[in-house]
Amino acid sequence: MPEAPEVEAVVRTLRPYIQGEKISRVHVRHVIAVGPQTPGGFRRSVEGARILGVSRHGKYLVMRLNQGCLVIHFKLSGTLLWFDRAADALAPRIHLDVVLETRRGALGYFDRRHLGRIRWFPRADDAPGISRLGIDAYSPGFTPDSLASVCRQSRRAIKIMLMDQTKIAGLGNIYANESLWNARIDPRRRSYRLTPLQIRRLHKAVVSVLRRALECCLHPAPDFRDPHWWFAGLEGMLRAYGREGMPCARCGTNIRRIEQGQRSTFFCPRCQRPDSH
DNA sequence: CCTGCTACCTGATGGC
DNA sequence: TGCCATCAGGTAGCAG
Repeated sequence: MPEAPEVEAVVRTLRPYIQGEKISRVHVRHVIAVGPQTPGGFRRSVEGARILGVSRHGKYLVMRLNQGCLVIHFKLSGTLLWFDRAADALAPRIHLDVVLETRRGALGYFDRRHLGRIRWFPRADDAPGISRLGIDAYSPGFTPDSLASVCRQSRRAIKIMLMDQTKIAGLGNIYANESLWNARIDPRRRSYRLTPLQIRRLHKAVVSVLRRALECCLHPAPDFRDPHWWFAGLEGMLRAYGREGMPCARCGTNIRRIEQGQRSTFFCPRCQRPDSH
């Protein structure tokens, strides 16, 4: 569940299922999901703990326990499922990587690609990545000034910088592309070369794109009871991502795809130019 | 410190 | 049909 809007929607939807509940039993069905911690160590840390709160740090989901923290990173394909009866989560035909039982039911974690992780740490900041996160794109601290500050520090292409979680936390490939399209900025532009006007436009675009994305992710909200649930309807708001060869919604020029940092970048070669505004 | 690159996994898709 | 290449919403860890 890739970027911050998706994780935020999962956090909000998950809270009523598990907040305040005690994790009575833990089942690790696939060792890689908790790696490099061992299943035994994971189980000993988590079993019997009470979930005090659920929050999001960048793209990390954090469950604060009465003892330590459960930290989930979904990477590209991790997901959560809910079972009203724990026995259903443990049925042989259900492929889950980790199952957390509570009095009310069972929470299942699954990642078919096994890039994601669900791990226990004494504190959230002990999870690699979390302590180094930059300012969260959803936080009030994300302002035109803070964006200007991180832009000044980097000579990399602005698209790459936007995806750097140590600079700004929460944006991934989709919403970095969309933000730059909205702000009419060339993704290859070096960060420190953005003008104050471009910075203001980019800040506004990021805030707007993330707000709309969260709305999409919450309507409808994730249905953890549906084993095949996934975010739907996001495509409707996309103007650049995945639209190679399709006309730009502003000017009709075909959207182009290039490679930056081994990832695809989509942009309009006509309206996303340094001198186009 | 900054930057770029690769490894980590699995499945879907398209060309031949 | 089978096989191969390419692509996928991400990050950790390493080298320069």
